Amino acid sequence: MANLTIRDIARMAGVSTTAVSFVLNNRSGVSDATREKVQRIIEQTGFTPNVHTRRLNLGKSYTVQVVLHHYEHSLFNQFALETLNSIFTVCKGLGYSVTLTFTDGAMDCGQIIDSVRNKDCDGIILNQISEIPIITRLQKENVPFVCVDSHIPEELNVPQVGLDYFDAAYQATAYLLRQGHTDIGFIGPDSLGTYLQNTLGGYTAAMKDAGLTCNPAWQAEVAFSEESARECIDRLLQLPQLPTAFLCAGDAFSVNIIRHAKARGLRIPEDISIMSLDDLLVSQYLDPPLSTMTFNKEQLGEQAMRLLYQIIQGEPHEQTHLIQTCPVERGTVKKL
Amino acid sequence: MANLTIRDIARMAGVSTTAVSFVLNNRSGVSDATREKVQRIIEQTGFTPNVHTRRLNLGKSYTVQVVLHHYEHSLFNQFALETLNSIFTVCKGLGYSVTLTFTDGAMDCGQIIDSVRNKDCDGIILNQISEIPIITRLQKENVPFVCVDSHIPEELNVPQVGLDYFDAAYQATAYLLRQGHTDIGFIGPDSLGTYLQNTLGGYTAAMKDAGLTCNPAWQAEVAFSEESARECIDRLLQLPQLPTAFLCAGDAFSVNIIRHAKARGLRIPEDISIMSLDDLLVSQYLDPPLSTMTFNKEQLGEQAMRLLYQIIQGEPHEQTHLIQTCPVERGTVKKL
DNA sequence: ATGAAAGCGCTAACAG
DNA sequence: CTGTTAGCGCTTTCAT
Repeated sequence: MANLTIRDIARMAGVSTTAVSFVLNNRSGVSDATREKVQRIIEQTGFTPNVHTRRLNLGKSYTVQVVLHHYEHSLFNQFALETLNSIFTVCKGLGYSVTLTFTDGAMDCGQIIDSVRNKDCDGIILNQISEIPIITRLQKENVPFVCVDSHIPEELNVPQVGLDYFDAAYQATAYLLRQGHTDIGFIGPDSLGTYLQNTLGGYTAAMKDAGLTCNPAWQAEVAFSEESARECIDRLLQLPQLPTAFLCAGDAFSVNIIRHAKARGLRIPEDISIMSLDDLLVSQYLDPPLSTMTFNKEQLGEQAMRLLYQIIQGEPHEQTHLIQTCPVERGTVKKL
Repeated sequence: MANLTIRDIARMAGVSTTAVSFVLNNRSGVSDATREKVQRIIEQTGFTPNVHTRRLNLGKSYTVQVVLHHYEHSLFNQFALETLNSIFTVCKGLGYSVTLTFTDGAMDCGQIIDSVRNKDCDGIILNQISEIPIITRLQKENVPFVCVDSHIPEELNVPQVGLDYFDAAYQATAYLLRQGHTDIGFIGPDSLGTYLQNTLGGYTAAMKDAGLTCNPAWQAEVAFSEESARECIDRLLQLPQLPTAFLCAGDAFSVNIIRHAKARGLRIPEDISIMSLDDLLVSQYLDPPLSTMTFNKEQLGEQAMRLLYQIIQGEPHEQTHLIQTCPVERGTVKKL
């Protein structure tokens, strides 16, 4: 079972390597008799052509590299596995392989560019990576890439797929309104400008469309930490009056907000309702289970890979792909 | 910025391709003057050697393939991301790449064998894949592979790394005993023989060592489903007497068990204590947060990759690597 | 220390 | 339809 080559097969079948190559690549130009003869030998020997040779000849790797932002606390890369899985599924259909890379955020952009230059991959998918300098550098270097869940401003004209957070926030607010809430606060991120802008924008628009005004005292911006959630709750509790509900811009915030609200004696949803966005895996296991905006998790990776493929092929494509969300009613919103 | 080759660099530096190759591979046999000249050109041009050529010449891909079992419900692949990340970290140090593949369990073993044959990868890491026929086939075909978290019987003499479930169950039971519990039940899996055997074995041994007997009526075997958890709880509730605590063989079971116990009016830990194994991501977000056996999540991938590397290099190695766990006290065990 | 040249295994242009 | 042959870009042997 030494390593067979196309020459061995050719010799065994009594034909030229060209014939074998044509059979392997399912191309015309070989008589049926020859084709069958070759096929039989291939099956018998279990021969598989060396992939590196093929990639070298064709000048393509048929590989995409996925770069995952690795968070210390894995609550924040909940979609990563689903995204990887759907990227893989699309790749499989396209004859591509998936290679994986992690970064802590301070990523080495040069390595990515190199891996495209030296043909290690044909394109890149960046998951949850929001460093604008990196993105613009890749853009300048003409590297085929797509951003997923990255909150890049649309003006930068970067190929990206992500949730439609404006619409999600609008819908979530509308849901709270339908449940009879009119005093609605907003808890959003203290960073990621685009994310805040979209979610706050959707919330504000929904309130306005309902003829309601937003109370600035009921708006808070928090970090991805328990500490920050605790401070937020304590600050809110000092207000003369609380809203009946909060729209929370992400489940990763809600998890901590709810935990600390409960710790401070607030009952959810009796004292305060929470409507959220994202539908992380943990959300359904909270007590009460979190009402939030969910979406088809397969879409992130699927659309990203399809988009990247269009870019690699030089086909026309839309730069921004927004995925739609819809509310799941669980246990954190009380009907008034 | 057309694609440069080693010849271009050689020409620009006025030397042979051999010299460039030696410089690239940091080998002796080149004068300092030549070396510096070449290095300067490489830096100026940003040249990176084509990886496929190198892999073709050397007959190695410097790549490992990770096969992930994709569960419909992602609660069950909680360690996957951590494992991938630590595999990546080790690979990076070794100069290896990581490619990713998913399977629904009914996996195509032929493809894996092919990918080793056609040099697409030098070895395989199987994550949470327990199909014995597949494993033994790979063994026969002499494919370099390692199983992670797979519950393969040790007798099969398969290279694997996983948690020391016997010890984990023993320690968990010992912890319950220290908290004053003596009436302790056991909830384990209804499949995966080795897993049941180990966890039940550890529990039984700990009870025995404490001079206690196990009540068979307090032992239940459940599937990974809510339905199964509900049935289990309802069955237990019909007993004349419940134990004061249960050892649960995995957090994935505990999540559902606790949810349905609460739904049936059991207070945790007041009415019943739960001690578990695994420490999934969700476990800390349950209410009450789950007391369980935790471990260093980086070890699974790290040890798996190190083991695979030894196998690829033909170095001597241990077949079975067991990772130790330790208890985390959270909120589901009451001190009696 | 240096360079010419022979591969690595396959694809594809070309001539028959 | 078939086989010969020249690459793909790099490593490495072997003279020099």
